[in-house]
Amino acid sequence: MAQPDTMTRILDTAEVLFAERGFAETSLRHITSKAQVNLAAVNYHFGSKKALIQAVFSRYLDPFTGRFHAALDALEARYENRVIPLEVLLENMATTVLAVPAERNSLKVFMRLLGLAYSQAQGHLRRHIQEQYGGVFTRFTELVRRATPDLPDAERFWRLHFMLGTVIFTLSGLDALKDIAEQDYAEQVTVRDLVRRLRPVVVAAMNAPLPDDMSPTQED
Amino acid sequence: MAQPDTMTRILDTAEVLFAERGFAETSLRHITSKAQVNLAAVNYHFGSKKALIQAVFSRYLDPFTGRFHAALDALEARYENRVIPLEVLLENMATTVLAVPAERNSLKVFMRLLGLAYSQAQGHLRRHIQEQYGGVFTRFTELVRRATPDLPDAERFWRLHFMLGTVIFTLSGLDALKDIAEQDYAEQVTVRDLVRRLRPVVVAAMNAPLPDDMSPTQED
DNA sequence: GCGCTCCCAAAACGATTGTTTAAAACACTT
DNA sequence: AAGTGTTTTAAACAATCGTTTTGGGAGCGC
Repeated sequence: MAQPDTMTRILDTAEVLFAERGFAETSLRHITSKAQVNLAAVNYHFGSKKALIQAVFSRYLDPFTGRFHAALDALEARYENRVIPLEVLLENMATTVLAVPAERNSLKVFMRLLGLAYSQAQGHLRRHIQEQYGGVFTRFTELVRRATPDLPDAERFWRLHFMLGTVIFTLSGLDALKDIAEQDYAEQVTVRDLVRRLRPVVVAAMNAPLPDDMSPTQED
Repeated sequence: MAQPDTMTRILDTAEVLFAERGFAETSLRHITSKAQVNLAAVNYHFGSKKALIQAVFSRYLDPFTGRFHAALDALEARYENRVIPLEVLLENMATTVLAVPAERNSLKVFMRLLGLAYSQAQGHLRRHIQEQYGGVFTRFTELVRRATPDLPDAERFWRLHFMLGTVIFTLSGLDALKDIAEQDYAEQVTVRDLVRRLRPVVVAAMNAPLPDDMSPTQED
């Protein structure tokens, strides 16, 4: 079995280590030694550590945006000008997210990286992601807007981010949560199992009644 | 105006920098220079950087657990042996969380630190938090269990963590989200406003219908 | 005075970090 | 087979990291 490309070996190793330990906590020496390439290979092929981080993300997000745009195209074609139901939109997004890393069986890594992109400051990363992949998200949220016409714009904005937090937080902290869950409930937890559990929760959250008017923190 | 204690100055500065940049990305030199104390002061007063991190968390979590236990005591006394409704439990938790950092007006920092505790690997931190403050959470979840008797144990466990993700993600990324929200909707966003929006969402999520059976997609 | 404890300050320590250099090895065309 | 451009290698670089050492001074009891 022939060894993969040097760049590929670096990317494969880097994404795993980044997902496990974060960016700053993962040294180039750790990556290169585990990938069995020379230390200088990272700077030679990618230019810098920052560029390597962005390359790791691009390898996930480029196929994702492609597939997601295609999926939304197909949906809009199927529904013509009718409103696409919220459940269908969410289902399609979930399917697309799940499809991307299926090739390398690394959904956990993908989610963990997304979580890191939010939690670790890394200004350059957030900028890179926003500029590169913001378009498909605004397209998605516009479709969600038409699917939930009764929701005020601000309310929908916040609820979408609530749910984004739910998904990213859960799937990115998966290992820690898995440990607790399997320790408490002696139950094997798979990612697909979690996605199944997430669906009704997200739908119910988006369709929740509007909040009451502000009230001083009342007991009772 | 008298300067605060050296230890207090270190803690005040460290918690802000940790929240902004993460643990590994924040050097002791950055902390000590901004706090206007000597570099060696951290190792002298706290012993190590790890211990400083834990001290930052303890300063938030110790008052929190105290108040939360007290609040649950009061609730159990008021409701005697009757079941405490889910809304009341959530409302009490929110109130307690909001009360802790009110003294320093640093809810954002508190939430961001909680998010980091989950996302950054930092094995020692998770262990420390689990061992030190796990008790009050198991007490809370037991009350939630009685408030949601129809929910399977595993389902409730996951939904609680879903909602934890919602809250921590939203409130810890608050600054970035606020910018987007106020830019798109020209609306002033306050923490209390967000908590008001969160309540119906969280309640609806916890009361969502149970998920369907696993669909026959392939496994990992 | 002395001894003792506590706190602070400057400097140095050894280790590790990302990056660069310069030469060797390779692949491929002519 | 020679030459050319690309890739790999080992070594060194400068910077930064957490930590330790050393010594000095402030306060207090005796």
